[in-house]
Amino acid sequence: MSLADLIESYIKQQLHRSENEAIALSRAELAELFSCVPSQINYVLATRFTLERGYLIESRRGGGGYIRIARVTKADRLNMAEQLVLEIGLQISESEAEQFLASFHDLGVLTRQQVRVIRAILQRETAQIAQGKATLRASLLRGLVILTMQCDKQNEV
Amino acid sequence: MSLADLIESYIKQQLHRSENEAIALSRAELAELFSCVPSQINYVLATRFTLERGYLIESRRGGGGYIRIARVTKADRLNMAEQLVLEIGLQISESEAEQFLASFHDLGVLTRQQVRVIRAILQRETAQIAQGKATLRASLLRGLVILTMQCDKQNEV
DNA sequence: CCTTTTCTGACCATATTTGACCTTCGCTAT
DNA sequence: ATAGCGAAGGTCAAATATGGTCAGAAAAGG
Repeated sequence: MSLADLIESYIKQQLHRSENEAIALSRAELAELFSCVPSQINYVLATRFTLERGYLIESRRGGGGYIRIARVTKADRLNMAEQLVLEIGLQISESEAEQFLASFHDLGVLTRQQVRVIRAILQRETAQIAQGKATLRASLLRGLVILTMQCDKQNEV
Repeated sequence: MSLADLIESYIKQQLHRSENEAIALSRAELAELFSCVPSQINYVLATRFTLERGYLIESRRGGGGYIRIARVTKADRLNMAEQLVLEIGLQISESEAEQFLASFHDLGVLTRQQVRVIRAILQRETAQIAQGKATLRASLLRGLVILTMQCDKQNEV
């Protein structure tokens, strides 16, 4: 069992114990507790407490800084995904589209495979036209994401 | 929880308690109460009680000085935004335009995304012409801001 | 071996706190 | 009127306290 695993279980234990859906802890103290460098904590959070796995991390730097870990439900994540969809503007660049896709994947609403499919469609379609690529890309992305989410919802039931 | 957080909650509590949309307090007394330097109060006001967050700060120096904190409604902020629009002159420089955009964002009438879009349009359009950039910039800015606010109003309902 | 995961450390970014110095206002003595 | 004084509040930059990032070393797995 690696250090990362130990830290992971410690945090999960704290979460269970608190019965509070969320806990706040200090990166420096945790690192101290496990005698490791602070960035090890970031590693654990990045690999084990992702949105996809149902955790939400918030943090603040500076005096009185903290790291807050909260459980989020599937419903929460769907809501966040809906918000994200609304934030796709009228036009977006290829790299912005990538960012959105990554976010949807992080939220666990798109699988890697679904991301690949959508990316391919985006590329094929925008290659067809000379002008208005950014606009088309935005519309397509919105549509494809929504459609995929709908399909998934069907299949769940 | 940092000192700043404590002071923030104290002030919010006072605001709630008064049920009066506004309270007046003395910087020195507050600082005394929390055993901190007076400028700490300014810090809290500057970071937590911004227009964007719905607060308006007024103050007076000298004998009998005070700091007044008021809640402002969305409607209030829209009014202020309208005033701001009127203050865009016949011509403005790029940096002035930036300031206006920042103010509109502070007022919460333009999202970061909307600011980016408007900035991009401003740049693209003024790059097209040789003369009269400042005039075009002023007209465009006015138009774009008004249009965006209109759109938002539609979507709200 | 080669790949993937875990760890570490150097360097970075940001939030808070404090203190020295500045500006504004009201009042009073001239 | 007004110069001067004391009583507010304002600004800004430095010191301090956290957390974040990233590249490469080390370890584990296959």
